[in-house]
Amino acid sequence: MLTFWRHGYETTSVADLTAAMGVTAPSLYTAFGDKKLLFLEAVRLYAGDPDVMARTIGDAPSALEAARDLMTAAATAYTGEETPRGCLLASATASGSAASCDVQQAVADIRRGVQRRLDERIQRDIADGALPLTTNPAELSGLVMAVIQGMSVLARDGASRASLLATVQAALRAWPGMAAER
Amino acid sequence: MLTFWRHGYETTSVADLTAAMGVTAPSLYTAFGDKKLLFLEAVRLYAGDPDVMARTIGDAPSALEAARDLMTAAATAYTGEETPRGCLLASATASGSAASCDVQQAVADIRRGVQRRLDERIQRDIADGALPLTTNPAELSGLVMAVIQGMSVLARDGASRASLLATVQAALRAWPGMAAER
DNA sequence: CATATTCCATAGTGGTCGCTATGGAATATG
DNA sequence: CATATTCCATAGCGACCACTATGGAATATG
Repeated sequence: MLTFWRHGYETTSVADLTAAMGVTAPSLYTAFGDKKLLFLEAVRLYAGDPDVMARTIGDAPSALEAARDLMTAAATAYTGEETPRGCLLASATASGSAASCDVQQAVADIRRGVQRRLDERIQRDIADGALPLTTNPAELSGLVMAVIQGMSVLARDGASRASLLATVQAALRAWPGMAAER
Repeated sequence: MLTFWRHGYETTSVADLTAAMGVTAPSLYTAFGDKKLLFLEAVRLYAGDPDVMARTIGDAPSALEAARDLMTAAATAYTGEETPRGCLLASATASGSAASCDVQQAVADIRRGVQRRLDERIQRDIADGALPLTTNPAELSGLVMAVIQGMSVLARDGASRASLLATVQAALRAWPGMAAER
């Protein structure tokens, strides 16, 4: 997972993987099938259980809290000392040949799933009166997703954890009810 | 440029490039040196003259206008009918083996340059009194950069131009003086 | 203890990578 | 018209790609 995270899907060779895992190529293939299946396994390990993610968003006190948690967790994870910079999902399949478009789709599906959960959470807040009726859910969920994915690029470029957390705080000022002025 | 844009730097082969350009490999090598130099040339073509970019940001009526223009142009460019989705700079070197880290740095330098120009423009607005003294320039420029880079991922995932433009509008509500409520 | 079976590291498979040597056609020169 | 020079497409360079056939060691069985 760490090797794919650091170097991407197509740009990581099976030789890199066997070296990192300390196993031989035949062991890898009997255990995981092929490189694509191993990558998808690494993605599952990285993303965690989708139900847990859905529950985390659903159980947050408000959509605002959910968005804040998501972005803060991303900013922290992308600047960890023990892990590669940025987001495995954002960088590993950001580009690729036509041969890997199904892998790109699988990763995109995860992103779309997160956005959908967040979208639904925002709609619930609107229905509950916690957010104004004029709130545009897609607009807000899109902003949160863009900030999360964008921070991955900034983290790879060397941005500090503090600067990313500041970016999160700035993004939250776009939320309905958060004063833009100090 | 379009081929690198669509498939990334390391994940585009020289055979792909010669096919797209309609030339043979020896012609490509005598004209451009090697694959890396050809990519950097494509990046220059994509990014345009850095001075033009700097002047565009500097000459905008305000930092807000500059930020809005940057993000709107990105949202539009990332969803063009005639070009690949997303941003060449954001996706082509988002991941790569250790061998291409100098290319990744070159692309990161362009991003840092844009952010620095925007940062300086914000500082000028603060000095001119167009923005409150409490404004944090790095925070705002970081947000704009994150939204721009993030929209590239969303565009690749299939987001519409309208939804990206809505994201831009949402992001601008984080700007000092822009009311968060409708 | 002898035979059969499982297991896995070595050593390669054909194919593609980035890159280039070479020979024949086209042009310039005497 | 003969020779010299430029030019570029063909063909192929070693290295690496994802992936796998095979033989010897270790274990299980009679």
